Formats: sequence, structure tokens, C-alpha cells
Amino acid sequence: MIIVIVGPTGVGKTALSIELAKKYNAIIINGDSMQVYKNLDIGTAKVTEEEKEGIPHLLFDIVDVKDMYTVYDYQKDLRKVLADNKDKNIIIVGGTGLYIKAGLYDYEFIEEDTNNTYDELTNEELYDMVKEKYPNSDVHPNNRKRLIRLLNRECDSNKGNNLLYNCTFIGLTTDRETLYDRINKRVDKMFEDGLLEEVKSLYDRGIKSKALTTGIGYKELYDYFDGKISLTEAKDLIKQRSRHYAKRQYTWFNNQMNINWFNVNFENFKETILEVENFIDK
RNA sequence: GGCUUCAUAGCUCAGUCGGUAGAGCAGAGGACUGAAAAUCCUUGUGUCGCUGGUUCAAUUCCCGCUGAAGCCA
Repeated sequence: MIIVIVGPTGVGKTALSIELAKKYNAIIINGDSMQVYKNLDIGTAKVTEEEKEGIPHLLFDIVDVKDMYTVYDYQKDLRKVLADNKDKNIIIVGGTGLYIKAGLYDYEFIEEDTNNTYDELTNEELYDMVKEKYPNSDVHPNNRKRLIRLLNRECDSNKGNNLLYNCTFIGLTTDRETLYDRINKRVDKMFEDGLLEEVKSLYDRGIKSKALTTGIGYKELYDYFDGKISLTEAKDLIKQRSRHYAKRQYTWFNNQMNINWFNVNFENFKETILEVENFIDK
């Protein structure tokens, strides 16, 4: 049995995963692009050892912060873990839609040359080249990153909509106002728990990898340590970007995957757990 | 008390030499196949503070009122 728990940041996915793992004697696999990194704990709201309650957690803390890790790596890692644990009940939890979809659906990554950055070409020129190579592509001319990616690829794959595994998709949700309020409060809590110290120690080591320049909570505090923004500005930015991120997660889960949504009861979380369990048992 | 300036979208503010208005941010929706916590797209009607006057026509000009900021006493 494979249960997949998704939803926006801050809805309580981790808490649900632990409860379900206990009930079904399952192992938990990370489905989050940032929690794969070591030393990014508070800012990624990673499960603590205490919270794990002895349940095996896989694909957490598997990459050094300095290293590059992509969907491609995740797809391979996830499939290997699934193959190695065929006889076990599995719970995949995370908020990175692309990672989860690429791992569980028939996504196909094709050889590409990642060194060519086309620095000398304008967006328009890149767009024209893409149009010539892939007439059916509908990438926007301003999306330079994706234009370059398409040009570096041998061919355009259209696979990716067939599930390779038998799994149940559970989505946790709540109304927007409650979610945004929870996100704001959680950021405050991260600071209380020592986010500043966590980031400072990485900053002091001079690490400037992808994880730290793109991760919410990390890039903002790097700007603060660089003296570019104030601490208050950094904090507000972290909240704002987390809200934007949650919105994008909804767009993905609502349109890219078939999710069974459950409205979380924050006053009585046990009720939510029961509701999900009843659904799974059916 | 006197003088000056300001009052326009949820917020910060443009603007209309008189023909009922537009940016950024916030908010909302969407795309997504090797950086995805990334990257990118779409979306702005609001008694233009209130009352009266001039005018074919006022958010724009004028009188008054209210509120805010500053200066002088």
C-alpha cells in the first residue's frame, strides 16, 4: 500500500504522516525538495527525531547543502526506495508536486547538455529557436529558464500522465485565511526555534549553493546577513513568499494530480485523522 | 489662533491644462518533464474625503466643512 500525503505548506502533513504510519505500521518517505538536504531543519519545518516516534524516515537528510540535487535524482532515489520496500506499507509526504509526480508517474528525463546557458542570446532569439525546434511548445518568451532547458534537450517528451504505482492520494487543505494565518505564525515560531542561528552557521561557512539561494527562509536571511535588508523585512518576505508558494502548490495539486482533499480540523485533529483513515480503509 | 500642504483601488502613490481615472505592492486565477521553496503568464469600477457653487459637463476650478501633516505665534 502506498499513501501519498500532499497539500500546501503548513497544513499539518507531517503530523498526519506520523499518525498514519503508526496505524498502518508504515515507513515514511520524504516528498519535499528541500528536506532532502542536511542541516536545513528549522527553515524547512523538517520532522524532529522526537516527532518521528521511531518510525523509519527515508530520503530525508540525504544530500549535503553544498551539493546539487534535482527532480532527476529524486525520481531515481524514490523508485529505488519503493523497489527496496515492496513488502512494506509506505507513506510519501511532501509539498513538491513535481518531485512526487515525476517519481510516481511515467515521467521521462532525456539526456541534455546542462552547460549551455546561451548568455549571449535575448529571450526573443531563444524563443524563436525553441519554436523552430518544437513548434508545439507553448512556453512563454519571458520564461528564459525553461526556454534554455528545452534547447538543451534532445527531444520533447510528452509522457508523464500515467501512474506507475498503485497509490492513494490524500490532500490536506483549509480555507485561505486560516492557512495564511498559520503560515505567518509558523514563521514567527521558526525564529523562536533558532532559524537565525541555523542560517548564520551556514552563512559563516561561506556556503552559497542552490538550496540556500532558492530556499524560502534561507535566501532572505542571507540577504539580511549581507546587509541588503533589515531583519524585519526579511521576516516579512519569508512570510509573503511562503504564502505565494502555498498558492502555487494548490495550482499544481488541483490541476496536475488527482487528489482526494480533506479539510483539516485544527481544533480536533484526531477527527481529521479518523476521516482519512476511514477513506483509506474503504 | 493664523498660514501652508495633503485627502484618488485593501496599502503606497501617479494623473486628469474640466469630458467620471492608472502604476507598484497586496489579493485572485493559471502554466509547469534535470534550480520546482524555482521560473513564468493573466487579472485593477474605485460614492477620486463631505457639502454647496461656476459650467453643457467637476475627481479636476471656487466657497465652506471634516480629518492628517508641517510652519508661525
